[in-house]
Amino acid sequence: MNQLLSGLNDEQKKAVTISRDHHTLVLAGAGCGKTTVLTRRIAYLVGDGVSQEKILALTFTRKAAQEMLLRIKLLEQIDSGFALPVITTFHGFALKLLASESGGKSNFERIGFRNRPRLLDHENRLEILAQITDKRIRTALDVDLIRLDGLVSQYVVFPGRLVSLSPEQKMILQQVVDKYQYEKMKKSLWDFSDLLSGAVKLCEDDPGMVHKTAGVFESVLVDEFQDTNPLQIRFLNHFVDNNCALFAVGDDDQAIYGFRGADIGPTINFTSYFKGAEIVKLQTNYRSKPFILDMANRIFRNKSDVYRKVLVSGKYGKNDRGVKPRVCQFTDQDIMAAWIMLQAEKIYKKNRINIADMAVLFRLNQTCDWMADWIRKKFPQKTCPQFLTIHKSKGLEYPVVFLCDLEEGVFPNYRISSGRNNIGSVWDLIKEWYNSKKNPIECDWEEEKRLFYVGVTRAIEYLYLFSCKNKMVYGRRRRFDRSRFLRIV
DNA sequence: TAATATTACCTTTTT
DNA sequence: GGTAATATTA
Repeated sequence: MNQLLSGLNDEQKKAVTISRDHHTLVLAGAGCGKTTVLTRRIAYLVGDGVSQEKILALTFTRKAAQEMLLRIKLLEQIDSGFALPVITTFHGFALKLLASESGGKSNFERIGFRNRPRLLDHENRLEILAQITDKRIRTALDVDLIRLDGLVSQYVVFPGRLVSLSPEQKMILQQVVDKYQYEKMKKSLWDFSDLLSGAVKLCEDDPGMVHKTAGVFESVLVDEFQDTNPLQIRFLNHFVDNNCALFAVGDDDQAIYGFRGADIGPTINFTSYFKGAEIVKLQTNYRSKPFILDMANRIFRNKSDVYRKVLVSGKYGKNDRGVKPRVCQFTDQDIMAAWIMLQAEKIYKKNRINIADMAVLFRLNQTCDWMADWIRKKFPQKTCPQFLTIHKSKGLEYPVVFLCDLEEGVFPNYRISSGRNNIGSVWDLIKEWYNSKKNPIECDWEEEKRLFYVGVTRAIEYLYLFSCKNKMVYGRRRRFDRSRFLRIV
């Protein structure tokens, strides 16, 4: 037991050893060691007498599942030749359930397929959607093919989210979805959310059979709980009950996947979704220098106490607060790119931090690609930093972070509801808004703020916050104001 | 029907 | 600015 808790701080110990008589939500701030808590919790459960095959741990990505499995195996008391806990992705677990058989009948037959379906990729989905819809339908829904795909996925996973659609549009979408489902069934195809909805259907139709096939669990652990969609919550509810406590780890401040159907509702209202639950916060950060944490803390300073986390460094003391985040505005992206290169070299010379370990983060793929191209052209033989979107950077950390795209309209990202993305300076936008009341600014302010938080908390030592007065977005050169997020600095 | 001109788009991503 | 869907022409 001592070994199991060694190196953990008090809040981590509390989380790892919390009673399994009730559900638990661990609200883990960025860089506070949530994977450690998850893996030690599994080890703790085993030590507490729960047999390993009665433990189910679910993640979103295969990478996360593999990482957890690896770390579990490293904990000696677990690697004893017995069955390992079930550690897999939500989709992987659902697929396992659908692919297995019981009573001489395979489970995919139970939900209406004759042969085991083939899994559709993104392109296949678009092909089917192109076949079953025409221009008229897409115009009525105010989308192109790619956005229709997004709409259909959201509808399947979280119909309640689509509040911006009119009743007529919802009817049209329902018809499209019906056709789409029919088409897949006919050709024996399924897509990723069919794995989830199929598994949920099995659970609802024949819970007894499901538990015989998948097993009865005594503990279910979920990683990145804030990213779950309502379908996944429904699925979970078939395994979690009075005899099986849920141990969820997540961070409501890092919920950035609303656009693909994730719902922070169950995280924010955890105790009403899971009765009798207890909430534990992890606020000791082992990643960033205090000056960076100060900034991260300012982003959510107005949240109510219950959910507000104040990150405190568990690694650096008062005399090692690091370098204050630096804000710069450039005339354009060329100058910014050149400046980044110079600054990266300066830091390398001073601190021996490899340039290849530094990151340049963007809100948009476009601007990220633009920057990567600039390097390819101007610095073909030099080492260069990594370029990625903030979404892709989640969960990662870098000694040096250059956070770009901080212009109002780009980040926070605006959409004009006429469908035309007409971002520009705030002044231009407001003028346009007054000229045609039909075009209000559409922006998920809270999600953009969380995305900003994710960007800031990637940095270990150096953080730069960049905006440009002019830049090319959507093929046009536009004038931009500084992002409102820079006022938080 | 196939080649060619024109128009209408354009956030983030994993399984 | 680049691309993909749609409209037009031979």
